[in-house]
Amino acid sequence: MKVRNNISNSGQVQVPTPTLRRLPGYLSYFKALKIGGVEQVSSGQIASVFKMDSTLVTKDLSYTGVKGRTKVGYNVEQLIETIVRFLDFNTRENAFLFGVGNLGRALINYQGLQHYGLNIVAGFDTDPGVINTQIRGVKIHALDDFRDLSIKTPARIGIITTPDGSAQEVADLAVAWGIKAIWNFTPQSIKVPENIIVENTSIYSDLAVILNKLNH
Amino acid sequence: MKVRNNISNSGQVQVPTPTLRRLPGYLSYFKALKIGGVEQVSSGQIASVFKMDSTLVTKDLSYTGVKGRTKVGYNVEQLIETIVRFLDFNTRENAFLFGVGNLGRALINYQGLQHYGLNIVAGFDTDPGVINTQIRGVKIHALDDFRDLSIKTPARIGIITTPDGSAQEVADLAVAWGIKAIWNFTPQSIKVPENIIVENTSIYSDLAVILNKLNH
DNA sequence: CAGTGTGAAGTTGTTCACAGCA
DNA sequence: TGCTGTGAACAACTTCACACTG
Repeated sequence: MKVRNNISNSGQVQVPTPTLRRLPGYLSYFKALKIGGVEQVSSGQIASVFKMDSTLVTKDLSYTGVKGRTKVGYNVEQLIETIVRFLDFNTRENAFLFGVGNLGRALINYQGLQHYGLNIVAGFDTDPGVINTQIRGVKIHALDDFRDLSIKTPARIGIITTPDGSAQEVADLAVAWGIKAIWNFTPQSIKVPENIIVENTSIYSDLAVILNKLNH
Repeated sequence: MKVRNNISNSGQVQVPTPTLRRLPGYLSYFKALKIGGVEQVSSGQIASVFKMDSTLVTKDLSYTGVKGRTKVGYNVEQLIETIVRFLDFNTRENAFLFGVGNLGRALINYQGLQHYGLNIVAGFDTDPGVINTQIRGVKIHALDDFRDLSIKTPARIGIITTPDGSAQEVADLAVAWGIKAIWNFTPQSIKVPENIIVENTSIYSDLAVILNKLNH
């Protein structure tokens, strides 16, 4: 009999990606509850807000290790703390941003990311009109300065918001100087060594889903 | 015996969402190939670029109705045309944008969306400092003007990029004046009537996945 | 009972195996 | 032989059923 095995060598349960993607949404809801003075919440309530099965909610939450009390539900404060810790939203993680166009500028300005563990420490661009300017205290450097800066202020995450076909080039450079994870906002596919993490955020994927639902 | 049935009443094959989400990525790759003068491409090549199983590529492409030729592969030009048409990226779809903050401004500036079928025709905000300004020819209106504008220039899509807790309020208004689909960039969950489409784009979900992969 | 928590069943999506074709 | 295309096997994710708990 083949039994499904959720336990990796290290004894750490590996979390399904869909669960990981839902947790920030729960977190936002719990924070709103806290502001509203609500102290307890049940899986059924959560499920109805997100229009999903309540069992799935309990399964998702169980991965974080939070314990609910029967008849009472989960403690909101405890949920927030547990999920924040579980998602590493409490640790400061440095990031470099490559390509200070509209989207790049928006991400730097987006104070939200700082509250969720991500600290953009520098931007890079090739446009002389942008180099040496500051956005919210984040200095924009020439791409050539990347090597020196990556030694002085190391970062593990590289955010790529370059236009057109330069994503691969920038990714190669980023990897060469120590970036461990690439957050790719361009629609291009990026090739990286085995041990480097790539997460693609594609606005066009979301658009495709919307248009499909609207028209079919 | 229960047989799996992909065909809906209307005879239309319904496309799996994961397929829909992958197609824009392929499209971007095909466009790059075209620029490079490449005329044919095989599922194996595509699969290696995106690090996936080649069968999955052929399955994805088969949903669009494009036909490949054995030993030769698919015609790049034909792939582009077929996918663009399949995803409705060739039709102009009007959209209103609510909340002209950093992210909202970036989306309006993002010329990319226009090339993918989405036309932001107006922005709305409550900040007097922003109202009546223009961004790339897109006028920003007071939220109160929404009713009149939605009659003059109807739009089916509402993009919500408001800060904090106002997403639900804005969504209610949008639905009341004829919006059929809401593209929600806030982390909040939005309640809408049964027949309204909601697509949530959560940057924090992506961040959660990255941090998890980095740290575990 | 009204809730959590969990193993089993069901469903959806991906990979495998192989038929067909130029 | 190299590649498309597809039905069957497999794996991942979600829902169901129900035991348990205060």
